[in-house]
Amino acid sequence: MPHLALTPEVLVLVAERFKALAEPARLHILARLRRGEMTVTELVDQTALGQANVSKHLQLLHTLGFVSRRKDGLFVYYALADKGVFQLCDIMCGRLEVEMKARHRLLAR
Amino acid sequence: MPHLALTPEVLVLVAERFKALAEPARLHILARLRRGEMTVTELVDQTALGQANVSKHLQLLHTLGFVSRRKDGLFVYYALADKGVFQLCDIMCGRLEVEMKARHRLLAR
DNA sequence: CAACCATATTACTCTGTAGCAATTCATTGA
DNA sequence: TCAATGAATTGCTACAGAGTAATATGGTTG
Repeated sequence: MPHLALTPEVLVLVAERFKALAEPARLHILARLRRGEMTVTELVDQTALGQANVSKHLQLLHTLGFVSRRKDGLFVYYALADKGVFQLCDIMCGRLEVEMKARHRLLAR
Repeated sequence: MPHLALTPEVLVLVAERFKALAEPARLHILARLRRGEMTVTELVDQTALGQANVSKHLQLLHTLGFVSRRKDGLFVYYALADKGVFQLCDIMCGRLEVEMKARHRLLAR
């Protein structure tokens, strides 16, 4: 049971946060950050996304509290803000796995 | 750590599922269903969304395994598919609460 | 200072989808 | 069989946001 009243405004805010995870590109970025903090350029290399694109995604993820940033000279290091970030991803992956196994069982008959 | 390989295809599937929760209207519907199963019309009344709209949202939620359907005569009853559905919502609400409290602390100084 | 580098921002196009009105489909009862 | 009712579908408009190229910003080094 949520402590938060589910007013229309709150629903919008919650949806906004789910929306941040609702993009393959951003999930990709988060998955990479799971290995440790990284600069923008490193993420660009590893994800094959454009630099402007990665930067924009990181802005959004940072604004919504999913990643932290640390500036060091020319570089900006991004990292996962907390464990809860991939808790969410893991739960969703788990659901997908269950789905796929069920689908597989059906096809196997 | 996920058991599932995070291929681009899998990322798309996971993102697709997050996207289902990334809409205030669908969150509203899920919140209502938390109280128990409901017909489409009941949901239309309680959410002030159009019938076609609710129907479409329910189709999507059903396809992705978030809600179950049970047909009885003229009526179709929808319900939450499992506990995991609002586990996700609760975690996200929790994050939002933390954010808001932090923001509040800053403003209070 | 000037040249250079990493990151952020801007302006733009294009795709996807929420919402709605109208229609169709399915089931029940007269 | 024919209305009546609940739900699903279709066709449409409008808007949000992902991607990209070009440019701006801020910091570093010679």
